Amino acid sequence: MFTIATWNINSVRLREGLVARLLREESPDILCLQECKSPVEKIPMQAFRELGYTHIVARGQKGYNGVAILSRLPLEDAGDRDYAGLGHARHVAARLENGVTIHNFYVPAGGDIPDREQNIKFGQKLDFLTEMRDAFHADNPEKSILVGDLNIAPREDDVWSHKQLLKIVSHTPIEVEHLGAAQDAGKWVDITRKDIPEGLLYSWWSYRARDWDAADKGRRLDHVWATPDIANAAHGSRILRPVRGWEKPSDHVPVFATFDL
DNA sequence: ATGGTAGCAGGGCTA
Repeated sequence: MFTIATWNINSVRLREGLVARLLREESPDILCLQECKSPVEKIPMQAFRELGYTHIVARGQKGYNGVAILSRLPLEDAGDRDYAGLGHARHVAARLENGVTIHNFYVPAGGDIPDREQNIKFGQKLDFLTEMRDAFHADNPEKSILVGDLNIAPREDDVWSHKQLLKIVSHTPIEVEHLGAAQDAGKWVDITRKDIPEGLLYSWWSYRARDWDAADKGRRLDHVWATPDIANAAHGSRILRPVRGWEKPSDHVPVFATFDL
């Protein structure tokens, strides 16, 4: 049995202390980070190693993007892919000794205007998702877990107002359609919603709100998926809302799941 | 309708 968590940390160097706190207080076996905003060699690995997370697989670049997998369980680097040819550090994979593959994704946010003619970044986001679809269609993933900041809240109850967000990037029908196509191509099961099928569920609250907690205008952008052969081993999903209230927080909170494997 | 905050880098870009 192991517990896996995903967290967009918005700078792993600035928030090294918050990562250490989560590792100490919740002790996931595996923690997948996004938006590390650091070259791999500048990730504060020693601090994480001292807490028992001695197996680290990461991809990074200066200032933007960046993904890392910190693990107490042995794992090997299983490569990365430059989806949509952006040259960004937005994906890395690792394999556990039991044969389970972990994919850690940071899907592009996509800018503000939901139109690829007016906004190149929106087109790149759709292209990234289309290449995910094609890759999963070709690979037929098995014994795999996919986590990360997918930057899309697909369901009506994944946002504070479905109606008010229909034209807001992260919840537009075309994005939801593209994400669904990628999910279907890999037969991925949404583990968080398998465990918590009903009700509002958010993993992100904007920094721009005066009072994020009172306004509660959240979105579920961070996801844990698994292939059908291991999906029934998953349970105990949690979204750690209180982490948004920690000092100098990320705008995202960790999402957890446990697998009996 | 607009602007609101944050990180990196040390000006604007990205979110």
